[in-house]
Amino acid sequence: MGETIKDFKRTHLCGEISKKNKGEEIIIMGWVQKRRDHGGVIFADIRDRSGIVQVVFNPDIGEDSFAKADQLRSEYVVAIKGEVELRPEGNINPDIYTGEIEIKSNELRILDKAKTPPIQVEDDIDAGEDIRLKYRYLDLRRPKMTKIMGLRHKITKATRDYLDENGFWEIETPILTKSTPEGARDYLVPSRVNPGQFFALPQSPQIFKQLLMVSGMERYFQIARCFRDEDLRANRQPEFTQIDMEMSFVNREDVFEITNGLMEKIFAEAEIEVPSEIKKMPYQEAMDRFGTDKPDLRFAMELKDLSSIVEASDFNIFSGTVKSGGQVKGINFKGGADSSRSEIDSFEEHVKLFKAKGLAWIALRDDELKSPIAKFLSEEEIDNILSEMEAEEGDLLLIVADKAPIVAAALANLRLKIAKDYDLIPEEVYEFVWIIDFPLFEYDEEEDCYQAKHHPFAAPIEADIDKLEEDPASVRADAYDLVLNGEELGGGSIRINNRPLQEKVFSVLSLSEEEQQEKFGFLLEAFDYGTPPHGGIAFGMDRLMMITARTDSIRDVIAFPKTQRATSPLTNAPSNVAEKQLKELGLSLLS
RNA sequence: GGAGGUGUAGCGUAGCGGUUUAACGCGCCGGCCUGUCAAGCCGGAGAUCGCGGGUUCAAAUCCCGUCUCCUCCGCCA
Repeated sequence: MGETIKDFKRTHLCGEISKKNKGEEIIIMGWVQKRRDHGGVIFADIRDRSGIVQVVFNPDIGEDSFAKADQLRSEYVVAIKGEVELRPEGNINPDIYTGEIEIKSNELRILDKAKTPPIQVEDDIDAGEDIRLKYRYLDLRRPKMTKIMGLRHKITKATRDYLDENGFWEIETPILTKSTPEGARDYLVPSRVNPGQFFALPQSPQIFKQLLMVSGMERYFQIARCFRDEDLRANRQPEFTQIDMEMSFVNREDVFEITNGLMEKIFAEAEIEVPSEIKKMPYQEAMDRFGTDKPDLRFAMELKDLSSIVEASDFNIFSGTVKSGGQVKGINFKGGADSSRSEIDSFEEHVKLFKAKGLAWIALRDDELKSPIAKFLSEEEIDNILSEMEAEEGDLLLIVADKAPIVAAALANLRLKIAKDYDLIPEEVYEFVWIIDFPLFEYDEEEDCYQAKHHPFAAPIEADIDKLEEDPASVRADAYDLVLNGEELGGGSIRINNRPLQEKVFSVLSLSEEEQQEKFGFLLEAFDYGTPPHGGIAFGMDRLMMITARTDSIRDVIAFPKTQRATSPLTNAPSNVAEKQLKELGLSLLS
């Protein structure tokens, strides 16, 4: 049993004490980071969430507290009373904020003892993620992690403050809601009161925020938890947080303006500057130049289209691909000509991950042209390729011929791999870009039908509305994504705000009238009662956090994340439930 | 669903068929030490080498299976 606080009241936070407090008698409370016992004098570093301060125990200052300090061990919880003093000459520690002072302790209370922790509470330790997650409460004590949680709070608060100042109301929407078969797999919750029926956890508050616009709330936001039962990735968790917002009586530019300001506030918390007007790039341009709708603009290595140069070539792999409607494109790995055969093989392996059949290459080395495909190409074709790709001595050209989506995916990902592997990405550079004019629909070859690229409520761009019926593929949506350094921060659109247009879009999506009624009848009905023009956007809070915290793992920015198998090593969720619980719900297990 | 990687004292790693009684660093325990802050010095405890099976005179080491965690593909309107 530890001692109680009794009459002690914490007066200072460890990390905030400085020489300004010299001579003050203070009380701190926190955890023992480290004890250094020198026999006649004992030092202890005391940590709270604000930082670390050194305490000195010495029989000359306090006999009792010196004797007690002998018992101190790592992670004991203590309250310490003492006087702030400047450290003796030559004993200043410049590595910590409180390094100029120390606390001479005349009273020590051990509030709780601690077992030796399974992972050390230090920034530099490199414990495996499984053990970190099992003992997450210890992992979170590490200053690095504590700091990220603090940053997350500040960013959440900055968001609330900014949106409040701009007339947004924070409104909660249901967690238990209706399953819709579109999009991701739903997490289902059985209804006890209605046996055999299920709620779904929201994949996003999309429909509710639109209903709030119909309700006249005009400006809504929510720091909303969303759930998608899909496989995890380094930047994907099954439950995640969105900064979700929606505005009435606005166009796209209004959304951009509000968002720009929000991003400035958020990134200011991490000392990252956001341009006062974020540039825009049409979707098609992003696909042409970078092969992806979330281009990383921190480095060049753009995709160049060689299709017209090689369409009549004797090299069948190229010309044949073009003739059958495909593309031949390449990227120029500047200075990559001295890549080894095995490096080039690894590039080829990489593009094959994205279904490319192969990777052609041309190296300009020692004033010579090295390439397994050169002998199939005419001199003119080669010259044209070199000039189109702005090739110089020392460059390595990497070329893929395939269907357009495969070429795009293969080269976009190869471009990223090379940039990462060869350190071509500058540190602390932040390239924001709006991707605009997305196609409204995407053709799904497997299902032989159109799917909404964004979601079925995105409005078509006005000029394209006429083409909805005869040429859906060419219709652009008034949708937009905000992209930073190759990461999609968020996306949104101006929504459809009238029933006939919404029904027309549903019909392009091959939703029968019955299906429309069954799935979205309540929304269509709502639209009948006077719906303002509206639009909005949602940001992935966890991805914003990854960037501002400068980490590669989403698990680092969530207090209690899930493993790749969507489990929690801390709580052992998910788990079996009692037969009685299943019975109440009218459920039985298949196996 | 698929591909790859990983697992050895509390933690991080080394060892990759036999002189290994499994090594090293951190941590832990005891002792000494009045100015350390990666304290130091001396001593000590702690590991059925993820689990199961196989090959072999001999397995942490090779093979097969299985599980964990991680990265990626599919999936994520």
